[in-house]
Amino acid sequence: MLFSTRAEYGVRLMVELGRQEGGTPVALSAVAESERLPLSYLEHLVAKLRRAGLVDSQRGAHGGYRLGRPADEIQMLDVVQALEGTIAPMECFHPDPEGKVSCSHESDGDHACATKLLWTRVQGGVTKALSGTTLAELVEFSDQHAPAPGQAAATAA
Amino acid sequence: MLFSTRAEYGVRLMVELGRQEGGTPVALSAVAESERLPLSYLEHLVAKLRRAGLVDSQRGAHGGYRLGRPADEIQMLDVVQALEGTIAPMECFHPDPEGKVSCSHESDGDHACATKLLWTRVQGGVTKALSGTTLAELVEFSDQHAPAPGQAAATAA
DNA sequence: CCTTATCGGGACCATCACGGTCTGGTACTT
DNA sequence: AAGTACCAGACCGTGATGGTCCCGATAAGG
Repeated sequence: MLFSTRAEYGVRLMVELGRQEGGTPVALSAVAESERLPLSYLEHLVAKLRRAGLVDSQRGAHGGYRLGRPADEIQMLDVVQALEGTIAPMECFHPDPEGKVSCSHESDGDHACATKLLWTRVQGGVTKALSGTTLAELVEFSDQHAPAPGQAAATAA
Repeated sequence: MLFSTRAEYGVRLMVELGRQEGGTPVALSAVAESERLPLSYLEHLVAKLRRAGLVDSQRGAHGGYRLGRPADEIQMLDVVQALEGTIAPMECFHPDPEGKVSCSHESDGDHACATKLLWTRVQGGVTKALSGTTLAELVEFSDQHAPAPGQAAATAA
């Protein structure tokens, strides 16, 4: 598996915040309930998002979370990286400071791993998909496919 | 991490076989030694490759493994899938028989997860990268960057 | 035939990340 | 001051991963 539930839950959280863009801050407990996710786990995830500047928090009564910037300026690559750390298709695969990837096996002295070529391409594909998708797109997608949870449909028609 | 060492080792094994294409069968122990991989672990991996028809085996003395078909007809998607199973970026994400992906959360009744759109794109990127790379490419890449392990270079001019 | 080299496959196991909980703060609003 | 909500960390059960070990089947060679 490429991503764990961290990314899944975290993205769901971001989408939820995106749907309330411009309104009052959204409490975590509200998100936990509507998405049926464990609250205490969400707290960990939202902390990562906050440290990455992707959400702003408002403490105190009637506090909650808000997007750190407009949804259409948030690439999903940022979100996923904040949640999961560096994206790498393989253990022995970490970008050095300059951005080039290096594989731990290469220092073996003999030849560069042939696999490097493959994993580089895979990583490129993933990164491209993630950076090419904005939170705004997901919010829109979500709104289209959400016929109002419990009550009658209000937005549609 | 998207892939485990299964894929890494397995691909290395395939590349090694690809470099000996046309010759006598290669014993696993030879591969294990030249790639410095645990033999008993390789045995498990090669079994998966054999069941997928990607390698042929020859038992008995002077036996070993050979590619099941020409290297340029082997997509790395086949190799990786044989080793790792179905490729999915996320736990709750499995293609149904028709090829469409479905998410376990969708049966919740309310709305389709917005994340589905994202993971679908990611998976597309990965699949495209893997199926667009052939074993022959990796073998060539490997030969270029391999200045003959211990002895002097023989293949290069 | 018997030995040896090699594949074939199952049982077994240690480690570690993952997913999740719990507890106790700390800051802010009313 | 009291309540609400964020924040940080310790803690833990489960399961996949990565790997070993052993024994059986098979084929070549002497």
